[in-house]
Amino acid sequence: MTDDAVDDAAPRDFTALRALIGDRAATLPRRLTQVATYALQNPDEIAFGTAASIAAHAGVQPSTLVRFSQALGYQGFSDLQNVFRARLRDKVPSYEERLRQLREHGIGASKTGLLLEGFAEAASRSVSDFRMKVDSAALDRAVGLLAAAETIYLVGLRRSFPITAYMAYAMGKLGIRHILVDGVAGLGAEQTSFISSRDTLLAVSFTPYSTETVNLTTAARARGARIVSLTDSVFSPIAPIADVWLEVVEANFEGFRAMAATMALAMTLAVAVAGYRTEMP
Amino acid sequence: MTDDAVDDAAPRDFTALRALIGDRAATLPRRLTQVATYALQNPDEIAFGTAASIAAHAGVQPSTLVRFSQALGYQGFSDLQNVFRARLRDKVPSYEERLRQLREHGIGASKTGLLLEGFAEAASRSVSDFRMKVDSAALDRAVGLLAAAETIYLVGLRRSFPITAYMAYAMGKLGIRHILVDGVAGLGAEQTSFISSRDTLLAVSFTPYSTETVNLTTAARARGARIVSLTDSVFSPIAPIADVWLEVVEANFEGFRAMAATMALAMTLAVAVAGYRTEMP
DNA sequence: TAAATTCTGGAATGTGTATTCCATCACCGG
DNA sequence: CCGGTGATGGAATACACATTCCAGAATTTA
Repeated sequence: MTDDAVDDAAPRDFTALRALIGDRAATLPRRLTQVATYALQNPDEIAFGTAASIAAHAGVQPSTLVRFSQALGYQGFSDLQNVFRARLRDKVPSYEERLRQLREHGIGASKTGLLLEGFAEAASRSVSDFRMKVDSAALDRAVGLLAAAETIYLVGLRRSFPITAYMAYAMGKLGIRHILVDGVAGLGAEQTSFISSRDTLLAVSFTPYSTETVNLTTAARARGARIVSLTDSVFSPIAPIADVWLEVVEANFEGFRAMAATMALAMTLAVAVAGYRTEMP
Repeated sequence: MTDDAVDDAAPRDFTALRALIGDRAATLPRRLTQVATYALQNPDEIAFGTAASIAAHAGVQPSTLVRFSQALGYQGFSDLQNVFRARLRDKVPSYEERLRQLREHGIGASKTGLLLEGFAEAASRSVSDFRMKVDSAALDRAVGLLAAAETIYLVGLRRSFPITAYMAYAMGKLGIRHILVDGVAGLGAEQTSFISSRDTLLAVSFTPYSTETVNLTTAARARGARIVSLTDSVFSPIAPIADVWLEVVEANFEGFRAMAATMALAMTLAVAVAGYRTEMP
């Protein structure tokens, strides 16, 4: 490494940086202390502003910001700013980042443990995001359609299959008539061929959308069935053809998307349908 | 000239922008649709990335981003970017803050909303509990046994089936040889009948433990296979007969147990095995 | 099939930006 | 009171960036 003179401190996560600023603030020169105070009190400003605008607000020169950043071990102001920005992002730190942090702080943990941390983090974020963003009106309508169905057809392949498989289990326990379209032996089309206008099909699909799911859904719609879709964006092919569609965006880690939010939604739908039916038979 | 009645829309808030993108996406040219999709799925990236980096991630040219912004009525990319930034500015001070707000307000409007709250809460609790209590030494040993296997047999029925189904999907993507014992047509015993001492069987089972899973596991052990168990207590019948067993206790709500922690563990195992194998072939 | 229009990739451009540099200033010890 | 050391302001600079432009490709229309 050519420039190993500077790689001493420079925390990459906001919490550590805040602690560092707190420590060093007392021993820093006057203007730098001023910047330190301002930074801790207006972190968003640092994240969004330009060096010039921040400097003006804090009553210092832009060059002071650079000096401040360098005093803390960063390469420049932009480097420090990235830490403030990362704080506002939802991105789950990647495995590599975790590994690097681990080396810096020297705390012992297994590599598998790091992976678990990542997936756990992705799961909790997905769930809490979903809680906030969920369209409860659409959710109610979905429950209505499912509850009104004579038979509920559950369609989900590949990554979505665990979801429908779980719903089949739950619905079995709850006494809700359903058919799990599992595509075993390529018989998906046969399994849905008797769907009627009295039934509802629940389609679950995420990018890249399996064409089989789309085909089955389109066919069911043509036969007059109601459609409820669980998917991840407006652009999903199963969104426009649904009577109701629910958006679930799962956080991902190492190329695998969490399923926690979708699972919670699946459980909710199953139990809600059962509840709806016992209330108004 | 035909469309200058609408093209000065240029929403200043994210929700409106989101809706606009959803509407227009269908009629937009190919590359612009690509950008639209990426933008809605990675809003944070748009907020903080540079035109060049975003373009690279989305697989387009920087100029396409500008065109996209202008097609939506913005002056340029920076103009559009400000909307994405504003979203982070006011809506979410910090991730922790959001969680707090969530606990206070919730979505509690409808009954279904309450159910969702319950399941979401159960999922979060399960994940964070598991994160703290996990036995990382056992986790590492489990990965070792699975990685050493010639073929991994995945056994899980009823409630546990979604877990093994997901692992089968993940392992397929990761190129790990496996057999999903799904018990279709009651052929579970046949599916595991060729298991050998070079293989590892991953058994997943929770109370009430399915006898079929226990039987299959015992039989596999008799044939000399290694056993890794995922289960919920020391008293589980698949704990004592396993070489390594991992405890996962899921919170429950309305009589249904969350699956979030087990799912995260399943993903971890799959990815860890793949990583282990590439590191030390 | 031909012409027209729209779309796309990639290089050129010019502006806004962080950063560097240096002269000046304040503080401190001799 | 006087050098010396480090801090500071402000201009100069170099850089990164969004944006523009144009030629060629891929559409659509006649």
